Amino acid sequence: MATIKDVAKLAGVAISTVSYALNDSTRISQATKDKVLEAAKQLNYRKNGFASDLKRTKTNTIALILSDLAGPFYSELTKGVQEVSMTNGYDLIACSSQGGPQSTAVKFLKEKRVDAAIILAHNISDDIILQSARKGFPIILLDRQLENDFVVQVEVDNYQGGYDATEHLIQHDHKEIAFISGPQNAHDSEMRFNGFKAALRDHDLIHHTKWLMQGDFTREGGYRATKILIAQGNLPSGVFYANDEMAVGGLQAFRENKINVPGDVSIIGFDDIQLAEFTTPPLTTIKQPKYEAGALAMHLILQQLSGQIVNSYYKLSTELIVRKSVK
Amino acid sequence: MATIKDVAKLAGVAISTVSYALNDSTRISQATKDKVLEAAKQLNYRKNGFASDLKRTKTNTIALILSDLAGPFYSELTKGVQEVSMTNGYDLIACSSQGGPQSTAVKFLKEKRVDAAIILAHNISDDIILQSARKGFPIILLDRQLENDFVVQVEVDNYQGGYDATEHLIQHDHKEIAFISGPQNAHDSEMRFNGFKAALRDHDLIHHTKWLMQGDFTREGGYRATKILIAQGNLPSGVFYANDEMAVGGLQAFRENKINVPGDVSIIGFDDIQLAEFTTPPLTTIKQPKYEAGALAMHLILQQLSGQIVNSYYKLSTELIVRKSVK
DNA sequence: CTGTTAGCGCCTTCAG
DNA sequence: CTGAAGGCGCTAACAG
Repeated sequence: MATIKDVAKLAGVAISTVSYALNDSTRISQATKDKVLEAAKQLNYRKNGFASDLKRTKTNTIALILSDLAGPFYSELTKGVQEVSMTNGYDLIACSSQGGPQSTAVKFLKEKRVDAAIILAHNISDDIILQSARKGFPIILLDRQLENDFVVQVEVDNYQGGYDATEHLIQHDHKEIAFISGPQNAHDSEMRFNGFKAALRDHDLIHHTKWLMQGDFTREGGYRATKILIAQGNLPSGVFYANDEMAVGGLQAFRENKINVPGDVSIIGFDDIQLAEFTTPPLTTIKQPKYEAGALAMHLILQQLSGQIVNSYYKLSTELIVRKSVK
Repeated sequence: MATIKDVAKLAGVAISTVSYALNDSTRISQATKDKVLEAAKQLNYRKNGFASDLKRTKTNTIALILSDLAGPFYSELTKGVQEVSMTNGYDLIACSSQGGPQSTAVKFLKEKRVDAAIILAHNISDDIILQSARKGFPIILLDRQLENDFVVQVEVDNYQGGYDATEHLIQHDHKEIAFISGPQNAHDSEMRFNGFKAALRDHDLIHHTKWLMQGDFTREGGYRATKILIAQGNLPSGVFYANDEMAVGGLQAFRENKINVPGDVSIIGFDDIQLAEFTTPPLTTIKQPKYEAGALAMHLILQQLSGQIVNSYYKLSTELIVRKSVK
């Protein structure tokens, strides 16, 4: 691999001249530039990104940390992040936190490999984040609350969303409503549950614990929880799934038991994933402003990187998407 | 930001001792290690990843280059890549080639920022790849053919897949079959088309140019192409969409025109995306072994990185998934 | 077991 | 306009 030194030698100039020429400084004559460029091409010279980052002590790249690169859920969010970073000339890399403390994500967070990070990865512990938070290294948290001077949170209003979903069910005359939760400790699931309970309370309805099922945000989890619900006999008239994936699983469970949705039971989800409009029946759900969340996160990073102070908490609102799964 | 130097000073040892201690070398006594670790913690020391990469001249990370990080298509493939890289202790980052020559992907490819790359990004030109290909930098190409000593190709058998799809239609008594292609120059679309033509020929059927529509691999593209097909009057009895996304768009177009699938027209797609089993009717399609492709790509990289020679071309076979869109 | 030292490849003052 | 030189933070001989 040719280095800047080789180019200098071939072009017959000093190393610094090559550096200036390559970075298109005005202090170099066109003739010299041409000579240098020619030599560089001839040697198939590629600059070493690290060496230059090391010198400039900044990388111009932002990390988007996801719990699983293969997860289909993030595409809208990623788009928001991607577009803003691109138009501002920042590089973006995505990495996964699969593998816990050994994961690529943690490595990038801890070692000084990027200028900032956006985190949407429940499998990274608060601890790690706290350890990595430091002056001059903006971290945006999309999926949890965490008090620290150097992290800012962008949250979807899960509480209100949960409230709205539940109220929608109530307004359609459902009085007995089950809730299928996400995994334990999932902050967003909990907030949705709180909204659920509040809506029930405000309408003088009570919540039976037998209609609270633990899921895990996966399709299988929703399927399983629903099967249990069915096995219990005495179905509720409405079910609020803490996310759409689980609702899709639930739909399948109901279908297998010849229970008609929304004829026999109404269901509502959360997220508005792409699939939601294709299920049978199409899923009524709460839409998260994912693109906006991504774009906002990226904007906040840019502001911080340019030295501005930003608030430490932002809340985005949800929207009810009415389709056909509630009667 | 504290450096190794600061740690050394605080711990009262030499710089190299700190380095050894931090990398857990056996040559350092436990007592010294403890002292160093303590000092490091106190200063909230984080090693600078670049500096160390620069020194070792390797990064231990692989880039997965996608044309769009927000694309939903890659999840299976990514999973394959991710799992293999993780179990082998390599870091994986994904980056997008959106933005062409200025994109993050191109930067990573050209500058020496990763040890190897897997490319599935039609919007990166052959040129760039050729320029980046060099000894000691394995590149795996998933989406095109390109002759070079330093790149290896992993391809799905698009020809055979196209052949199988078409033959399936023919075996169900369809004689007039339309083909909706991908974007111009898309290598995979072209191969599928070749398979299509071959199947027709082998069954003594002829292919009318009026039943060849140009799409672009997007849902909208499929929708538009189908609308045109319908507007032409005189529908074919079968349509082969070069990918599932377009088939989903086509389904919508047919529905809007009250044309029943598969009653009035049979359709088949390619890819077997997640959505395919949820459409109405569920889509018959050709499944690509995406997970396998990803895992294979990663394995090939590992082999090359450890100095082994691998073949320069691998072909993976497809599978017909029969659902309900062909009668 | 620990310290000294010479770079990795690049950028950037500071003199010519 | 060009060249010499110092150093970014870290690793790995090599000496003690």
